[in-house]
Amino acid sequence: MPDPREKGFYARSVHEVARDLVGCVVRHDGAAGRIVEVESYHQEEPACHAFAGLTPRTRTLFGPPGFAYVYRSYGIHALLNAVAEEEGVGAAALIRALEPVDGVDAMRKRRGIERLEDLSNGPGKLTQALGIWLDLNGTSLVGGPIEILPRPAEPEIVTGTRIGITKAVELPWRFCDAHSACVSRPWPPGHTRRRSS
DNA sequence: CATGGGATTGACT
DNA sequence: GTCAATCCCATGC
Repeated sequence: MPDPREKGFYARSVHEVARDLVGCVVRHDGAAGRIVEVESYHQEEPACHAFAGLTPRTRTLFGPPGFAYVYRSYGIHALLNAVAEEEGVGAAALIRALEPVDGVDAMRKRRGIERLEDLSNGPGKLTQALGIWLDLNGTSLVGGPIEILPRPAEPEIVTGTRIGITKAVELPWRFCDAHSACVSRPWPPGHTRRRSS
């Protein structure tokens, strides 16, 4: 599998990128987590911000692959995406959940809660836990402040439909670790918390 | 220039 | 299960 520390990893179909990100590790500002949930978005379908075309908001999305697209959601949260596909195509993988692996104390402090499973089991939660804010929009994921590292182990992946959206709800572009307790609800078909790796 | 909505979360019934 | 918080920006007049 391609290495997420190299630009070529992101210069592929956004769906392959999203699937391959599951199991990789995201590190920023003294904390790190294993990715257990990712969704892919592409300019050809209306749930993607890039569907509206090139605007100030979507500038990063249409830029070169391997950069962070961070945007404000519901006026409150910052959501982290990895821009994919060639420059000029608006596509990104939304990182939706992490399993904490390092810097748990820093994550607890930034989140203001204790339970391990609640530190980063959602797209707005993980950016808060890692200290990722809107100022990191447009920064590189290869040699930049946000690091994405290869999978420590091969995950078992289940696929489902994307959640929290109202358009193109039928597309099966949600990729989850089949057994992680940190996947956000509702869980996709085939997910079980019996095992947690 | 005014308006409305959202790739969410946490608190509450 | 319901609902408000909160703000950038896309859209329409």
